[in-house]
Amino acid sequence: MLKWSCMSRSRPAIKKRTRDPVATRAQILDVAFWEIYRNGFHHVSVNDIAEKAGLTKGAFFHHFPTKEALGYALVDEVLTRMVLERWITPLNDYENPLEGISANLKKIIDEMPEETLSLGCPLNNLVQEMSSVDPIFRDKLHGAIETWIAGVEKHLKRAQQRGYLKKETNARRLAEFVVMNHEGAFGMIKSVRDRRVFRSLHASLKEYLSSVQTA
Amino acid sequence: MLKWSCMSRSRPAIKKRTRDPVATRAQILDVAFWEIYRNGFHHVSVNDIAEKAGLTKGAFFHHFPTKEALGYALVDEVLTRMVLERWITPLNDYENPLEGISANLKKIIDEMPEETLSLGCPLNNLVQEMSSVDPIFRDKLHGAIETWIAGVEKHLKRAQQRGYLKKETNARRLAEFVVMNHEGAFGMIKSVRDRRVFRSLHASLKEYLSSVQTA
DNA sequence: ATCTTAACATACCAATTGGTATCTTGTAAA
DNA sequence: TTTACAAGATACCAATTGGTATGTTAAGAT
Repeated sequence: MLKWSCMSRSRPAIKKRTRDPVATRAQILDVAFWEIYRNGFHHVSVNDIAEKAGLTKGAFFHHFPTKEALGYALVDEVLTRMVLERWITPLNDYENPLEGISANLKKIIDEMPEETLSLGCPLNNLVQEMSSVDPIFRDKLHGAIETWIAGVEKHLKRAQQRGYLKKETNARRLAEFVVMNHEGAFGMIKSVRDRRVFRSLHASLKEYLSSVQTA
Repeated sequence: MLKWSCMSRSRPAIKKRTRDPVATRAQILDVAFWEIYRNGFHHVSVNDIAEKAGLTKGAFFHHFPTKEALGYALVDEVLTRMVLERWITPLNDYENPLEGISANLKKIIDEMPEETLSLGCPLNNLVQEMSSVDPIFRDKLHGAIETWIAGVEKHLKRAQQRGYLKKETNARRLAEFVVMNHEGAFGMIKSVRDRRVFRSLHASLKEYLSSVQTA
């Protein structure tokens, strides 16, 4: 199973305790993440989550007042951090952020197993399913997207300072475009299910990025 | 309410008939389209659809054997045609297809009412919700996407023949990129809900298209 | 050692779901 | 005018849903 490093699934557990509310909550979020990632929010029942987390429904509702509350926590605590870890933090390793964006995307594509590939992007999935149906979900998901865009923008400005990106380029606009490309690519792969299309989209984005790069 | 011209909603009805199975079926598909567009497939019950179509559940199941069958018919009969009408056919009116792609997208964005804007793209919504959950849905949705890509590719080749697009550009790859940009933009707007972002994404795509255009 | 509280389990509930069995009735063909 | 069948209505069903009320027990504080 793919590791999303930001998830502290079943932490080392120095002492084996029969009751560990912090670990239990994390476990619920972990199970919920995968179930919802695979099947969508509505397709997953509280029973499913509780069962696969080795708990009863009563325990679940002790940690989360409603099913929606779990979804909100998932966005706030898991997805937002995941965005940072997958798409923003790695850019620090690149002297040239434009190259970093392209290389990081390629790396993710190449390393992602076939099954996970066809599941798309956890964040985008939730956006499409929940945004127009629940305003609280939308706000929180919007927050995660905004974090993503802002993070990219920050690195694009760094690129401008270091002379990799044309000064006249609107960093915010480009950041929006980059994020949209990521989500669009992951969205399309869900129906197409062909890694080549993913590479094709990556190539196009790379080409675009080099067109705004300083000669 | 926005008109999706491909939908034959409540046709002229020369003679007022109390029973008109063709119209009834179309009515069901029409209602189902909007309900599913607004709320997602799982969020809509057969009861909802039947009721809003002025029918009983029994009547619904007379026309469609299962709820899934309705969804399949929706993709095959409604969404695929919609894609052609909205994104492919209009390109015929443009001497330069590259300009057509950009102008058509802009036109759609400008004409789309605020409410509909935040609902995203009907096809993309369904892709994200159903593709990884139901293989038949995925195949049919994939078919619709493929129709879209192939349509754009055809026009891009026309652009190459007429000298608007560089000969060395891979038309298929560019078509995939264009479609992905459309779906990505509509997907992102669902959470962001800001027409400016839409215009920003459109501007970026336009810029990209002009970068592959012959001087 | 006891007490208290939170962590979890058990057992239930009303509402909703997709689906079916069975009925009435409109309508086109004969 | 009759007839045959499809179009649609009515009434029901088992399964599942999110959620609750109430029980039990582990474990840190005193």
